[in-house]
Amino acid sequence: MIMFGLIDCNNFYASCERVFNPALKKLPVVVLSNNDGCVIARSNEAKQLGIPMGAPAFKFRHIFEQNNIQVFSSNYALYGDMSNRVMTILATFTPEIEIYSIDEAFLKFKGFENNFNLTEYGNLIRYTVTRNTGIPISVGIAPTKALAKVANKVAKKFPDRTRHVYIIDTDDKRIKALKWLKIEDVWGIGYRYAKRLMAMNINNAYQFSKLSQEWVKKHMSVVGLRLHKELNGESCLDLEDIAPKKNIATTRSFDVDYIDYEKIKERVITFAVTCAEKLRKQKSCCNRILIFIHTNGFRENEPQYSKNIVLQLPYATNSGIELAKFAVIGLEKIFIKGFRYKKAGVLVMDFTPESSLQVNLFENTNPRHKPLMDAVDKINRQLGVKKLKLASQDQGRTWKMRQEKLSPRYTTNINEIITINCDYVFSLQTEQRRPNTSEPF
DNA sequence: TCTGGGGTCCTAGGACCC
DNA sequence: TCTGGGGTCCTAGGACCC
Repeated sequence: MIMFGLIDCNNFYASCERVFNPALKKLPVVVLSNNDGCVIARSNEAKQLGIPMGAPAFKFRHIFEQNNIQVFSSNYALYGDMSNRVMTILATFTPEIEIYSIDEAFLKFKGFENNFNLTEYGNLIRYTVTRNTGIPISVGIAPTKALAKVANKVAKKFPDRTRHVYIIDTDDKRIKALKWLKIEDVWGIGYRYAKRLMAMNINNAYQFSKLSQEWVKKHMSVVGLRLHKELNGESCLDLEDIAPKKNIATTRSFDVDYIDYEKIKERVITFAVTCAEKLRKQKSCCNRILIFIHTNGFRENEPQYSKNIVLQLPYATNSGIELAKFAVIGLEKIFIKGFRYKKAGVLVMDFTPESSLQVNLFENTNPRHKPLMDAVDKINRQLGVKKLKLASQDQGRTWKMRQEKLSPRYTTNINEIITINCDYVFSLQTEQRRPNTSEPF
């Protein structure tokens, strides 16, 4: 039988911070979003202290201090590099792998059943990744992707019994796991569906799996139906190829409110230029661009304004100069003076491959932009930072992202590489194990 | 004072075409 | 006075993921 594995890095961003700073090992750690806005990753210790996902940092500041919680700004240079290392190792365990997110991958085990004990294999995967990267992972293995997700939850929740590796390979184990899994924790059941299902007294994954296919199809579309079948052991979801993106977005909240049109214009131009870079990276051109701006929705007493506009471009392009021009045209149409703007963004959509650009007799992208953009990319790549900008972009970088607690880019910048203090002794990172009284596994 | 930033897919309904 | 049937494309909105 074909089996799927789901490998998930435990508390990934928090674990990355610990790898190069072992002093953090037993301490609660949280990582904040861009602008140091809210909590997006927590170590187990921080979870136990009751720090919820998405907690606004400013509201929890005193709790951080009281409990000696170690707080970090997002360090995507570090997390991206650590992710690559983990994925590279995982790819040595099977020819078929799908990188599902920065900290998760599905592995497909086809033809393994006669040659491998998959539980032992899972243990080997976990051991190897942790030894070679310092990142602890959990491994779930099952006959479908959705069940592999379930198995992974079990592995993560019951480390004492599972040693972070769990396999669902019998119907008994499947049913037991589904009965244990709360409906809101099922992959594909979000907040809204969970609420509706609980109103019908469907409280766990097993009860959901017993609903009729007709009901599920009618109320949750074919997506819900696929999930339903997968939980019942029928594999509907195969590994997916890394497809080129269909949309690319660059959006940011500002550190303070912006009132001035010129300032917002500069940000929007920069977002458009960044989108153009991302487009060139995947060798696409876009045919439409969306620009949005909005005020701070959390300030309920202040006047609110939120607007977006989609422009159909006269020709497909991935030139930063062109996209910046169109972005400004869009912004002019939606900007209203007098509001306090908190966020803006640029989305590019409707892609054409760079290689198959249609020749438009009258209107087309300036042919000189292509070599120009290539040169810009090359220089920026070589210098490692954005040295080349449009004149309309902020030269002095007067704007800034709040990043007060940024750790070094240990693995991607030679100037920030770790220096070893002999007082530290590196050892394999193991998660704190705690007794659990109510565990069924 | 301070509340992230990306993505995907599906469906319904309207415009428009023959 | 009668007023089809089928198709495509587009958009908005709703759901979800990490």
